[in-house]
Amino acid sequence: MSVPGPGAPTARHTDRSTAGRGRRSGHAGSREHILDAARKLFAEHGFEGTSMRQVARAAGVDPAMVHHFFRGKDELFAHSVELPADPEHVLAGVAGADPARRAELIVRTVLRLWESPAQAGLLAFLRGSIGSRAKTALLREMVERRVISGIMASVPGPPEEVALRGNLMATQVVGLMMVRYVVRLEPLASAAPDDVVRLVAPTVQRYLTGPLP
Amino acid sequence: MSVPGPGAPTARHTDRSTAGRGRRSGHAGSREHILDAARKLFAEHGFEGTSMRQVARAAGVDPAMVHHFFRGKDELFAHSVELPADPEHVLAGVAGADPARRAELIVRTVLRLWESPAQAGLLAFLRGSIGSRAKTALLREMVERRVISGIMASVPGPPEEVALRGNLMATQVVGLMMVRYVVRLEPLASAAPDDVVRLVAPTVQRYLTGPLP
DNA sequence: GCTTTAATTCATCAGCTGATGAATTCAGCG
DNA sequence: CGCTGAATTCATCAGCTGATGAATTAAAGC
Repeated sequence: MSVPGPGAPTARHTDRSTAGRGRRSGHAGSREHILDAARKLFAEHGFEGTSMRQVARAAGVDPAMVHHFFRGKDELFAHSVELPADPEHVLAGVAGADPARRAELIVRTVLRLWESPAQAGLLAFLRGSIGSRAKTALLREMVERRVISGIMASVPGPPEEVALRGNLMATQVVGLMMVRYVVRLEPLASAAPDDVVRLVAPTVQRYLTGPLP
Repeated sequence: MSVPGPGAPTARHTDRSTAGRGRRSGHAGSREHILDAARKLFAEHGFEGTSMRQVARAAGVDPAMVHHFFRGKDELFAHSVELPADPEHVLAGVAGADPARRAELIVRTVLRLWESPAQAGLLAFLRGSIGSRAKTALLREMVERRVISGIMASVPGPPEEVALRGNLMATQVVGLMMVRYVVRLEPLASAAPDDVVRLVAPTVQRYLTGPLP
């Protein structure tokens, strides 16, 4: 008891082979374990509500490892919740589509993304971004310059009107994400993707190219 | 220097009369000052991102006062960001209105509430509620039982369909709040309330009583 | 005026936070 | 083999966190 030394493992960790310090023999996936744990925790408790030590514990890893791989909490956050696929790539098919039929494609793309394994990352990103005014400003930049501008490409009309249409489209799409994936109201949260598309795509299309009341 | 005692004020506070301990002579509004500061900070940095000491500092008050007036951080949060007016009261006029014309009233009510001094409290409530999964569950309860149920009162149709209509209505209203007041996309964030009503109320009305595609 | 009650501050607690530097062990390369 | 570099742990830091209990002062009730 009085001499802990490297010979007393004291099995604290949940899973991984616990044996004093030094490099582990087999697997090298600690970095990914940390990122997975961070994504999950950030998605559940937000940025401020998650501590490095919680992440380390959830990943079965010493807290110092987190600092070894990432310079600090901010960098960890950035690497773990960065948009799992950059908007340009996800929206690649949308920008080229006929504006008159673009809405369905947009809603389909959003649903596919949120039903994918990227969901945890997206939730973490949202929770983190809405958590504080400063982070919300970054979110606005990103949404404006990398998402909406792409979606609104080649939508006809004067710039001011197109910007407004983009905002209106955003209200419907953001509202859908919030209600279905964040707040999870029923029955919409459990509705089949095709039904969701059928129900909300017309609204999106109206905002994009229909007459504005 | 060596004997601080009650005779060395050391002027730390920003504003209020600083003079050792004991009850202050004139004003008694400390509780309100604390609540105001808390509302502001919670709205800006969320629940976890705000500390009791920050609140106390912003209110020009000793940290212990916060614990004197509120049992703990949770109670402080509850008292400072509780919905500035309970939904039943705010939506009083809506539930009785003709379902066929209810949308405009809903959007008007939402806009009036968010343009009012209640905005800081609402933002704090939103930031806090979205910040973690546990708090989001409480939000869902509240929205379902105290907001949507009131709005959907006497909307005709089978229950399952009415529930779905309520969800769809929520997507548009929540999306509007998020885009206009949280993320603040332009030009929608600066648009005149009447224009906003004109633009989105038709969608809300369609979800409430129009044909579902 | 005396007593009770509320408002205010101070000093302090244990616990967690993010972070750092050193020690140890393994993998890969020569 | 020996060396280098990366992975891993330990011990520790200063600082903040929420919280408590006692001391002090003013107001309110009698």
